[in-house]
Amino acid sequence: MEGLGQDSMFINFVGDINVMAFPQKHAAGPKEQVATAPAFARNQTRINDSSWSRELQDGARAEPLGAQSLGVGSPRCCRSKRRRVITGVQRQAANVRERKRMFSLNEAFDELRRKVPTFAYEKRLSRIETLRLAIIYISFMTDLLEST
DNA sequence: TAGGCCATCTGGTCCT
DNA sequence: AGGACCAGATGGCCTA
Repeated sequence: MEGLGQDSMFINFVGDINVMAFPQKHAAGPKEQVATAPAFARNQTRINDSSWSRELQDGARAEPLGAQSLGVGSPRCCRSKRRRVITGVQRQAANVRERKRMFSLNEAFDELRRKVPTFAYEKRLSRIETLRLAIIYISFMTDLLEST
């Protein structure tokens, strides 16, 4: 049967990608370091730092938006020095939004982990491992489709 | 103890 | 103006 052949191919594939380069890490499952919030406490003092919302440095002036149309990833040296002054309340609100954003990102990673075949280890894949494994898996399935 | 991974904060930039 | 996105910095936790 062709299905059997594909099954064995799949098993070999999963075996290969698991053997590839995944050391036995995270054997204890996802770690729980939420709620410790040391960084939060550490940085709280900066909210009230007088230099936190300081004016432009070295006399640098804000430029029109059109003059700063530099793509993401362009050298930091060439970017404008436009500084956006926000209050401590706004900073904390931005931090909350960022935490939520990262939380949803991690949810997406968890969902991707469930889609990617792994059975050789029970360890939790790291984010970079999940991405690389997904790339390999998609390539494998694409090749499989094209060969049938 | 070093290195990997991660959570969080932060400031810059983009976009609405 | 403000939210979303991004990348750098920092420090904690865990494993080899």
